Amino acid sequence: MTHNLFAAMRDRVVAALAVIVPDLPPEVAARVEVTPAKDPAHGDMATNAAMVAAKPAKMKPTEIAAQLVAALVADPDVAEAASAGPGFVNIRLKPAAWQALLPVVLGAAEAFGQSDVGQGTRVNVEYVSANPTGPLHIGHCRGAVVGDALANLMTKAGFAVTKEYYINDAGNQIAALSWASYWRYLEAIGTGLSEEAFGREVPGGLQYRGEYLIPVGQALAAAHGGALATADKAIAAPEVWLETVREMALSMMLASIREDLAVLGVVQDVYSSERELAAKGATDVTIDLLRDKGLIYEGVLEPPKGKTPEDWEPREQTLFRATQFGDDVDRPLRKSDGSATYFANDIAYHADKIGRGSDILIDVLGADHGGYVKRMTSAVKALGGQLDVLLCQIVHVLKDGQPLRMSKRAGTFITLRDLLDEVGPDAVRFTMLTRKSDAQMEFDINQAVAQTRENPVFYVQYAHARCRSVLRAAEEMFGAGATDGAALANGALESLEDEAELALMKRIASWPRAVEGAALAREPHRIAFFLYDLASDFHMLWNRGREDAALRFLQADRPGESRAKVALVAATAMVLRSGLAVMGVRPVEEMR
RNA sequence: GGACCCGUAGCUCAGCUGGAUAGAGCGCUGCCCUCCGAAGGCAGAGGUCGAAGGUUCGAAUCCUUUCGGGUCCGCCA
Repeated sequence: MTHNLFAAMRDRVVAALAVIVPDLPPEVAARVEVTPAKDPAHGDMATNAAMVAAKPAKMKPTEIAAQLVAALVADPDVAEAASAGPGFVNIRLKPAAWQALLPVVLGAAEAFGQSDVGQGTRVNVEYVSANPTGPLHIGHCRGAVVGDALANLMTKAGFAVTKEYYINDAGNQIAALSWASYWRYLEAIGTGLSEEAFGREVPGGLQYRGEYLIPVGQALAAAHGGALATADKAIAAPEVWLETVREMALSMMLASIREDLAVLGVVQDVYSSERELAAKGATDVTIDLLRDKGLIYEGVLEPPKGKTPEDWEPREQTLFRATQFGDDVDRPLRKSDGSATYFANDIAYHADKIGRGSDILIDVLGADHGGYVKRMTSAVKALGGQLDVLLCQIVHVLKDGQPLRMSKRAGTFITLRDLLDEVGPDAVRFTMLTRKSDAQMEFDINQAVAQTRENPVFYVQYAHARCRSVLRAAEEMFGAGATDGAALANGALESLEDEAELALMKRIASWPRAVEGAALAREPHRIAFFLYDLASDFHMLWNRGREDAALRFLQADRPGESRAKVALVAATAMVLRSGLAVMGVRPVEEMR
């Protein structure tokens, strides 16, 4: 018994088709699909096989369909098959075929829905990768959730997934962080210097004025006393303090980021440091590698069209032939002073990921990195790898109907922690996954905490809680062990034949299909919608029991029927749980 | 000037890689608790899928053009 009834039926359809059209090309057979019927009136499943095969077979679709129907009605699982429309074949399974899935679900438990479409392909999903210069904010949150769920999803679909975070701990912004932290240090040891006076001494001016660096200054003061300043507590030469301050600031920022992520339920496998990579000379090695492929040249770029910067002047730089791989212009790898660009370092980083053994690289980035996608995919292609980029569009946060605007400069941005404190990690994660990632979304705080159907988090959790409630009641009514998977799996199930019960079983049966489809499309949000539909089927059945006593899950005088219904409830709870697990949302046992 | 993303019910959004009569929630109109949690369910109204061409047995989905909204655009990371 397979876990995926749709895949099983597809195999049978293809086999039948091969008899009807003996020399069917494999690429045509590959296009055959068996999908859930959109309209239950059509049946349970539909296949496009006849239409796909018509042209190569030089037959009419309806003719092939008629022969397919003849072959399929002989299948013991098939109740009826019929040709329809331009050449669809609709299939209705016997209730027994759906019922037989329940023992499989209960036996497989969380493993139900797992797939091997990934074939162990090694995938590296990189997400969050926020600069360690301050706390995570709303903008990072969506990428964190989407990346994490995608990684879980692909794992379930049979990919070998590594979750990774790239730490941008080199470059100008870290110098700026160090200066800002140094200011908080001077503040902590008590100096007469004003912020303005200090700012004048900082190359490029003082940035990162947020209060979150105060603890860094205090920690430095506690660890080093006045040793990082001059005798009169003024600014010392950078050689005296820069490295010490930088290390403290970086480690504290990173620790706080990881702490926030942990609250969100995100724990990554690998944290890669840009600085460590640069220290190994990885960038030079990578540039040489590209040069050997003839993809590097010294040249001068055209000024950007539209708005030309005032101080534009043509300069010769080391350029990568990104245009050969679909990018719009060639991209600089070295600045005119010979130092490496961020892009060059990032290529080296992606080369490193490939070198560590990844067949597919996936970067989950924010919408503001849109302009970066082509050049990076080009570079990875040049290195012989594959990079897919998921761009997460902007999230607008609403509270009480009003947009919460964030201003980084004023230090009034909404931190991830603020959001988590307000709505909790489960609602944050679920809600962030209720939109496809390349569409902008509104995050309505009031809706995310609402205890009504308009809140999908609640609705799905409620379905699970109701399942658990029934299972608890079943143990009370029929004794401990009444809800054991093995006991349920061995019972008779043919009493499950009401439309609402069948609808629920069919939804459960399509879970493996949903996992595969979502994983291959890299669309974790589909899991949220699947669970919503599953919850809806369950709530419907629950309410049917109010009108029709025969549909109540627990009936003391009918233990056999009750056991079958409990098996269905247990299977529903199981799929809800494993779907929530993919999303990183904890199921609840009861609502309160 | 260019690149990328999005235009689907009054509002917020799905639409399973091209399939049949385009779906859900909110809002609106009516129903359903002596009964496993009504924090739920059922029914109704509401659409030229931004627009125009094209591709084919078949388009919300793919291509071209166009109009709106968003993001971004030399050696910043």
